[in-house]
Amino acid sequence: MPRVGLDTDTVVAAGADLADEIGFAHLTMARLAERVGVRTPSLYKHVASQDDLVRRIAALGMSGAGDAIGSAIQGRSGRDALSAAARALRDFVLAHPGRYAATIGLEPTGPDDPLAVAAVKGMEPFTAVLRGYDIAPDDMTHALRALRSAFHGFATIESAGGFQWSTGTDESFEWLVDLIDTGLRAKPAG
Amino acid sequence: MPRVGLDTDTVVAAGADLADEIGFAHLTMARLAERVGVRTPSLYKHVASQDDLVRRIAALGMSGAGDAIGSAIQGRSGRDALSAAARALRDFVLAHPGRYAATIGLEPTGPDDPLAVAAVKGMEPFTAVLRGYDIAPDDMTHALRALRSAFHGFATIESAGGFQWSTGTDESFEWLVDLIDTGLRAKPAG
DNA sequence: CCGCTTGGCTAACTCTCTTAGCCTTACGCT
DNA sequence: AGCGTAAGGCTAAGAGAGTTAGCCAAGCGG
Repeated sequence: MPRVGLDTDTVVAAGADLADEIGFAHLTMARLAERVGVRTPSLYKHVASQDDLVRRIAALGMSGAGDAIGSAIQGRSGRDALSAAARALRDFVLAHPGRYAATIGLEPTGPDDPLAVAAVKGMEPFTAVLRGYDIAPDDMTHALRALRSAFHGFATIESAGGFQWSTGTDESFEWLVDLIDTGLRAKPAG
Repeated sequence: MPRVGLDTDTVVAAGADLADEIGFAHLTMARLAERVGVRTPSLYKHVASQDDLVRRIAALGMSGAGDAIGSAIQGRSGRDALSAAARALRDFVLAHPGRYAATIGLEPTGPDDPLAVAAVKGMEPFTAVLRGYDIAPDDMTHALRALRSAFHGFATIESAGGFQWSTGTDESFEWLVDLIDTGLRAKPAG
């Protein structure tokens, strides 16, 4: 009986892939075990619990989204960068719905929680985008939260099929980007 | 052995309350049964399944949010109405996190799904808010989706404890409202 | 070649959702 | 008042999820 030879990273990556394929809600320890070619209890040699697994998948989702956004804004600035960043987040969520769904509804256990760290790093590229606008330093946190709220909100609602007539979502997305861009420019910088 | 005398509405309402108290993730048929003073299987005389229960709770969340927003904007218009509506949604989500969490991640089964109907009706007040701005008719859908995305995003992230330094969220919220208001005014109405 | 760590396995327990089938309460109707 | 029936409880039972305990073999270091 040859060993499969798993390790934590392999298991978590497989879990993330599986969640993307079948939907986060249908991700189960048994299905993941089957996927990686192992019996269910063997997974516990690599992850502490299902909750642990989910948090690791969520961290993967956060850093993946961050990487996608980061490379999308390379060489761009201003409205261009904003649009590219938002589009990158949206595309990532649509391409990896399971990974991203794992991030929703998880309370960080503390500021040094790896998930919290990944979340901060993942949203970092938005800070770079904001430097292309005239934002008062004291307002940076607010602006960052605003961007995150708007684009996270849009992506998750769309990903869950929550827009009633799912026609024209591309156009709606562009409209949202334009709204934010316009607002960031017109807002008095104090 | 006197009957408890439940009906569907009572069970669903109790489920919504319970979810608000202990968190949506911890809502279970057994706990709900205990709460209403009945054995678990008896619940199935009133709801078809746990999924059915959740959808009904979600509908309650949607219409509750809609009512809260609707009455908040009474007699207001323009920026005032926008701010009141956004605040009402945020307050509702913070006061009823379980109810609202139930609405996330549920695919509508069709356009006549009671949940979908409740969702449309719940977001209707935002349409009234938008009439206070100069929006082209063709852009109404986009604007509605933008508002929903931004405020839903903010409220859910905040409710899940997702803002890193949870200080100054009030201020961040006002900043977001102001950003949207500014954008809606400055955006060319075509 | 020995021994220890690593990574599998089976068995077993708990808890959750759900169905089936029974029984009695309470109400409507004569 | 008394009967019939639907509604609303109950127990029993089963499938499937997560998890723990304890065993055993593979594969590496000395």
